[in-house]
Amino acid sequence: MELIRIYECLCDRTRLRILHLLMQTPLCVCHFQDILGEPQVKISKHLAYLRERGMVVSKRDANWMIYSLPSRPSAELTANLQCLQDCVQTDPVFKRDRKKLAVALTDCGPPRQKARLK
Amino acid sequence: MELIRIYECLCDRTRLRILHLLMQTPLCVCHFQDILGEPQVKISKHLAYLRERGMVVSKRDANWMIYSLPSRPSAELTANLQCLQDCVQTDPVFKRDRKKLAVALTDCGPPRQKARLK
DNA sequence: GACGCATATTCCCAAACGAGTATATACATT
DNA sequence: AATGTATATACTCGTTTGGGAATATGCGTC
Repeated sequence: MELIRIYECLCDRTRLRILHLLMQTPLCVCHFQDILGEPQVKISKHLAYLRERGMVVSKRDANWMIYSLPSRPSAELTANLQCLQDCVQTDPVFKRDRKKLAVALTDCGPPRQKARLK
Repeated sequence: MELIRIYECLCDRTRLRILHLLMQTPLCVCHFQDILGEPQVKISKHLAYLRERGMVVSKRDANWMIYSLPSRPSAELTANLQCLQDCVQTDPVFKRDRKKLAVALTDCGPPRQKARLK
């Protein structure tokens, strides 16, 4: 049952925050570090966890690894991401993450440009 | 974040099946044993897990413990149960569980009566 | 080819999980 | 009070999880 694997991905705060951000735009690891304020190893390991379960995909761009949601997600994944989206709208932590993401994007343009300009 | 606790409850096959059945009607432990075909201790422990997290409530009726979904579920719980419902409609295991539940109910009337008549 | 940056992986630990076996509790009947 | 039935809890075990520290890898630049 693939559903179980989806729920496993959803039962950690850090992973929820990652997925929530990815629903807006693809991002690289350093963006997650900045926005979530968590150490690199933690972000990286949670991304690996999500990747192994097909919840995210990654592609390399020079030094950066760009993570995004799968281009053709299963019906179950789509449904659950939508549900997550609905549930998280008013939560302060997720609101803050959205805010920070918006700032990061307007500050420096598209994700990888921002990283490069640092 | 209460959401995490919900997802924790959803990331086990047995618990998913239990919740799926409870979406139709309150049930006692022996019904879960019969329908899921799992040992008593396993059912009982998963029910305890769900109870501790407020995903189900229980009340005693003589020898039987009747489990049901909370009468006033949070918005998050409602949304996720609905999503679960949508996701498992076509799955053979869940279909079979529904079938077995229907049989159990028509065979012997309401849950606790069935147990009593055994 | 040496260095710097971004990211991944390895090793380690403590805690939680899922399952089974055995035992305890609660209630009803006699 | 003794017994039977339904359910819960304790104990144990192997596995997974989440986190941190240290190290490795991949890529670009000089």
